[in-house]
Amino acid sequence: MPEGHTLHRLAGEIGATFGRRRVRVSSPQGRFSDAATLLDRATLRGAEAAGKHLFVEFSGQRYVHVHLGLIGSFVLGTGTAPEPRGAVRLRFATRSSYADLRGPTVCELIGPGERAAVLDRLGPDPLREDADPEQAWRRIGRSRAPIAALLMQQEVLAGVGNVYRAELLFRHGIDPQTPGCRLDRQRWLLMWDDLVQLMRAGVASGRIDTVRCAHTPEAMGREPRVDDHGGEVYVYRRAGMPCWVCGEEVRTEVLAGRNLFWCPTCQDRRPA
DNA sequence: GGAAGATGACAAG
DNA sequence: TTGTCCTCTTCCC
Repeated sequence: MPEGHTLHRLAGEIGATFGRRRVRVSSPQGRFSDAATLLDRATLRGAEAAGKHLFVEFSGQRYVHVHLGLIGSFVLGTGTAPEPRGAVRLRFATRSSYADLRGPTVCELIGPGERAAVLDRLGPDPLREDADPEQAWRRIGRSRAPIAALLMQQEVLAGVGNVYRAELLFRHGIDPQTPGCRLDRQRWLLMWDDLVQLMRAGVASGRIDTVRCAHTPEAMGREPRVDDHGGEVYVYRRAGMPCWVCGEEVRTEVLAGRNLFWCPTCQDRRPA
């Protein structure tokens, strides 16, 4: 289940596995059949991620635009592709590798103009070299919305999802309800740097791990715990359990339709 | 076997 | 804010 690190990792894997090769493209499930027919046996040029969006480029400036949504997955395998299991929306295959896409909210064939339009509406992505944290700050620093909501808005900041937002706020001791405009710019820049490191580690390991990737004082000297997701986290989905740092019970609340997790004692950083 | 939930995003009201 | 879509896994009966 994907936040931005998943998509960047996927882009790397798809590029390394299929890049500059002629690829069989199909849609066993059927919902992408017309486009798959157009792309079949074309050369896959490369793959790129922006926030939670993935663009797989084929010859002729054709792009497959994928968004995994909440439940989508794109899984690579080696060897001859097996009989498709379940609803495989899109399959790439060569003689030695294959990749199956299931459950995306977006899987469409687009051109360069549509790709540019997607990129234009996204905020800076901490995983992209060209990203500018000041661009996000211009939105955050002017908004009265809670910082926990702003971090999830892809036009403010691209690639952060529910896990990174919860963990980032914890690591910086910030009350999730703090309005964006009450945050100070220096703190935002520290948060950005932290995100860059956390998300790069996520790309490298394929999971979100905010405890082992520890470089804030709060994280020192604590026993890491392996989370259900395979990563180690401070507050995400730990409602009712003791905070690793202070022992207070981790709280949860629905904010903007999503479960938020935080420690009320550690996260008391309030506007001055 | 069925319901609920899950790292997302959009439209409608 | 609510409903909807996407698919799979986990939990409970």
